[in-house]
Amino acid sequence: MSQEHLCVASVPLFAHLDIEEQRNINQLVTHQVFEKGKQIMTPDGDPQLVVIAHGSMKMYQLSASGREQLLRVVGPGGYEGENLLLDARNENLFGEALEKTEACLLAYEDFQQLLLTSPPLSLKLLKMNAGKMMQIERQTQFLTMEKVEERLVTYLLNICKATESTQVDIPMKMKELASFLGTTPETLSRKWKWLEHEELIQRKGNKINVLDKEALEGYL
DNA sequence: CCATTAATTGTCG
DNA sequence: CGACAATTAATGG
Repeated sequence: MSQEHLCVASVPLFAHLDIEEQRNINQLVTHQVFEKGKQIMTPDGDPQLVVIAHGSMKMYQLSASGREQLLRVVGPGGYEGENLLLDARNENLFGEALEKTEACLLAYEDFQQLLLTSPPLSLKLLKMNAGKMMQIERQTQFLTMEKVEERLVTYLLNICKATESTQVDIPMKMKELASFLGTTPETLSRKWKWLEHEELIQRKGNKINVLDKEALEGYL
């Protein structure tokens, strides 16, 4: 009983539905715990909707050279795989647990059936996907930039804008940020040093203090 | 403590 | 800039 973590009720995607529907969905859903580092989604796995209940999952692609490109991190309440369910398979997309993570899995057929029988759910999915789309567009803007420092500066300024502060706390390991920005930890480390040397920022571990936002914008 | 992983630094192509 | 190696720092048992 206490084991009923009911991700269905706690997840935005399903939260607004009435009890009847939630119970229905909950019956179709499978709960599974993934240890840190375990693959949650692979290109050749069964198509399914993955909803994160606890923990987090990183989504990434592998480049031709085998380097991984971090796309995003899905936290509690987030979901992934809806495009697989809509027949858009990505042959190079992986999801991996960043920590011990509990997920709720919904099979392809079941989810499709749900969409057919529940217009509210379909609508909610569309709305939430619109939000996801914006993040993806933001990620795309990185990929179109040639220089690493442009991507890094864009990343920094985005967070500044979002938090309305010049104090930026990098929410991931440098290794992962490097992957997110499409570069290597070595290059990233050198870019930090350069920005610091130019006295545009100040850094202590994952804490960045933006000293000259205007000058940074000059690099875009 | 030791072992493992992350971050940094140097050098080269 | 990325790849690789070597070194140092940080983390976790």
